[in-house]
Amino acid sequence: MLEKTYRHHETEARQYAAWEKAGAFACGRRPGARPFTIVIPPPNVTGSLHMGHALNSTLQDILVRWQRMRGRDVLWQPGTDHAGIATQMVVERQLGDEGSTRRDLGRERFIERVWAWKEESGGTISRQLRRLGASPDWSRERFTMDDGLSAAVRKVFVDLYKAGLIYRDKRLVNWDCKLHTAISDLEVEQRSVKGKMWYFKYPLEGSENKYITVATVRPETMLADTAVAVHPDDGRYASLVGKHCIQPSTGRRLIIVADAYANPEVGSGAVKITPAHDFNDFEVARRHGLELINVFDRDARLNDNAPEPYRGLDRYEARRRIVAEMEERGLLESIEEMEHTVPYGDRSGVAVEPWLTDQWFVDAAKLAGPAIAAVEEGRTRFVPEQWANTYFEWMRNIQPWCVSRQIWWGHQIPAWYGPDGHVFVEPTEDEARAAAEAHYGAPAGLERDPDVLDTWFSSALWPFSTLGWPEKTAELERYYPTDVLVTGFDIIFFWVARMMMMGLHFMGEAPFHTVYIHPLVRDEAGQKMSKSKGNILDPLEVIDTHGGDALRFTLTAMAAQGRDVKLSERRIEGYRNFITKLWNAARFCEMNGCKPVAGFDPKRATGTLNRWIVGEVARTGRRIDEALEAYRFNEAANGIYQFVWGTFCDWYLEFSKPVLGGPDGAAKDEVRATAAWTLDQILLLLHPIAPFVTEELWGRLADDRQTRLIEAPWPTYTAGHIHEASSNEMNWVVRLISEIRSVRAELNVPPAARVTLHHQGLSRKHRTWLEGDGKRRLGNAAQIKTLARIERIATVDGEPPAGSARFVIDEESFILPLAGVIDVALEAQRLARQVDKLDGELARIDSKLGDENFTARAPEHVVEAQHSRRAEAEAARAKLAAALEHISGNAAAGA
RNA sequence: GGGCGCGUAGCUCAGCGGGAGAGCACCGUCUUCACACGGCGGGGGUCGCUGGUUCAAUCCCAGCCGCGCCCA
Repeated sequence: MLEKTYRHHETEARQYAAWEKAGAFACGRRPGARPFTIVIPPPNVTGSLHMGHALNSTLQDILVRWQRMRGRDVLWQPGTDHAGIATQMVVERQLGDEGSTRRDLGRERFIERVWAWKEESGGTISRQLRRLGASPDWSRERFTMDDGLSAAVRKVFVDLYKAGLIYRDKRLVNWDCKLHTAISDLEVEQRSVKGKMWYFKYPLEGSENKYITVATVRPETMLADTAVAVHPDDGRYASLVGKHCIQPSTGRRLIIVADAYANPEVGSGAVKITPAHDFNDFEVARRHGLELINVFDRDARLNDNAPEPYRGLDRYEARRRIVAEMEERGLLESIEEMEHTVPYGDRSGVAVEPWLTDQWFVDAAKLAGPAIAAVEEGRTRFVPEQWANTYFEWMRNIQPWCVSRQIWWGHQIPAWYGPDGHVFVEPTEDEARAAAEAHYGAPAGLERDPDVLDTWFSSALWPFSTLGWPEKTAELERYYPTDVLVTGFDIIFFWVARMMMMGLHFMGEAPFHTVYIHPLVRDEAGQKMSKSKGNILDPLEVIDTHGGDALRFTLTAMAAQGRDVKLSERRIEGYRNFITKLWNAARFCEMNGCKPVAGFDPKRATGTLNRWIVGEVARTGRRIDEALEAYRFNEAANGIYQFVWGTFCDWYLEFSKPVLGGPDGAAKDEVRATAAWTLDQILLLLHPIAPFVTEELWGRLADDRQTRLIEAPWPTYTAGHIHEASSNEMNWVVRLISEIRSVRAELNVPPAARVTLHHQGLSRKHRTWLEGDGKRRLGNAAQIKTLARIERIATVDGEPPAGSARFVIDEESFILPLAGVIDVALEAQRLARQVDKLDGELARIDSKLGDENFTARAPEHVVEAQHSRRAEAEAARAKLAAALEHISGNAAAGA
């Protein structure tokens, strides 16, 4: 016997353990089946589950469970990435607490320490995904630093290097001067800050008291100026082009060049050029052959290229002193308050410096070509498709990808330098030695490049490195390319783009045919959830209080395409209630002996009620399949919600009560079997979204299940499941009951009062629907009596008794004789309201039908529909108006 | 500045060429033997504004207003 309420805590833990123990998540158990593969976008190993992960994983799990039930050989590949900088920071912080540093330990012992941390704490997010009910093949869990994946990284690096697609270059990179490493453009966050624009006068060479005014937001970089640029069309400065001015603090001669980069509208129109500390200036310098002077060290302190008084100063202190110096010398013209953007490291939180260093770069533009083509040609498709624009936009303007990082945790670059600096790029040290010996004609001392690769470099290989590449494994053969990548739009650049580039280059085939971009999860006010704002809804807390199914259902129901998910506690409660509702419906079935019947064929049900619900199941099942096929997760969730609550609980189970409470017999048996079958279909169809409660009920409602629900076959329905005549009949009965309830409520009929229902001029068909045909067919009188609190149903001729209420369905009159029970004036008001409403509708229809353009041009069925609507409204209006007149007369007579 | 998207019931959001919907909230009512995390009934919207296309526009197109995000 089911308990009175569903206890998610105990159930979820138990069911999950049972699935894992049974190996239900494992791939390869259906060798003959078509594979279906999803790789998880690998979460950061330092991470813990947030709502974004919860949504992302729920959607993947829905697809995976659905396809598994449909018979596909499913591989959902789990794992984490090693998050170079983030992980190193975590361990360095620990060392700091112990009063030590990574340099104290040395590289080797530090890396051992990181591994120890990973073994102990790196599994957090995997454990948390289990709480959510996620069903990836844990036996295949991978980590980007695993041996196999590391081998893949080395091979990719070497191959790309030898193909000329990776090279070493001295370029400006985003330098994080706290973490002391280069970072990629994508790890830089542009923040809008309040700052100042300083206008300085640079004396013109060879003329007393003549100046050119330059404007800057970064005075400290003035010490590295090597030119001043003006726009070629800017008449104000035309005569100065080619002349020189003097940088006051350094005394350096700066050439004045004409370059379209200078914007006449901004500042003074003349801009100082600092090629070693600004990306735009670097390009200007390249065009004009300017000198590059670097004045910062790795901490962004002034180095020996700066004038003596400034050396060793922090960049912000240097800024203050330079402004002061310029002011003292009378060269500070003015200061303007302004807002501008400053690049910050997303990990360190400090302003990033463009800094000139030697780094390794991937020629992303070359790799992007095939990746762009794959989407253009539809071999990979974005859902919703507008995200392809974002992808194209970024891919078509892609910059060289700086992949080297000056940290220790990560894949060390497989490059060795000979004594003369010659570089040997090989998968192993032995091969590098061999290459060096071949090159020098004798063994040579080699030194390995100390840098490691960007974490995303290894994540880019994830769809094939996890399958064993570069080995030619059976898994690689079977599961690549994968089917779908499910991710948020903020990650299109990180994962999608890079996986596409690497997958196409190394596998010759795009890594997935579909990229489903899901929304971002925000709080109820639409704010991005963040710790600092304190508006975080922790998925684990939500699971604790409301259950994993409630959280999953909420996220699914709200994951409409093209809109953010604004998550509120209230909404989660609502769906928690839905889970409880289902539990109680199952409890009702159990209490009434509705157990699955072996061999029961729903298509052969004979009772109208049963035929009807079978058809409703079939419609719901199709709706869910269509929704999931189109990645419209919210429609799938709403479809099953409406069916379970609005159809099965509200109507079918209520209709079944008179039968289940009545005498035993064939009719009762069929209701029991159909109710049990329907409940089973609900469990099947709901399982991908709410796996825990459905699996629990599946096990509890029958003793002889062939399989667990997770492995049960997904239901398919045919036209044979839908019985139109029964649908029409039950829809009519539902309308009749609703109308009676509505009239009763509006007229304040006491809920407990049982009244008579009279009908007038009922067609033979409807009469049969009410009373049956006296032989084989049953009518619905029992249901109507129970659900609408009706004592007796009878026909009436002529005028109904005084004090009656009247309503109309399909042009047929029903009368509730309520003399002494109702307030006649109230009924008159109600009727008047109804008549008014119908008058409005008639007016609208008449204006349409009176329009020749409409009748001539609209399709025939549309015009026809208006005619029948009009006839119906007209008939109902006539009957209600007559009733109104009658009751008003009585009221007047009575008064 | 470029791109994408959003403005529909008090709130959160579906719908997207021919009768305005859901959940929550609200009001009334019911402790009826599955469920008060419930039942039944109800109120509430010139579908941002202005034009255009169409027999017909919440839905398609253009412009405007407001908001959000991404990229410069």
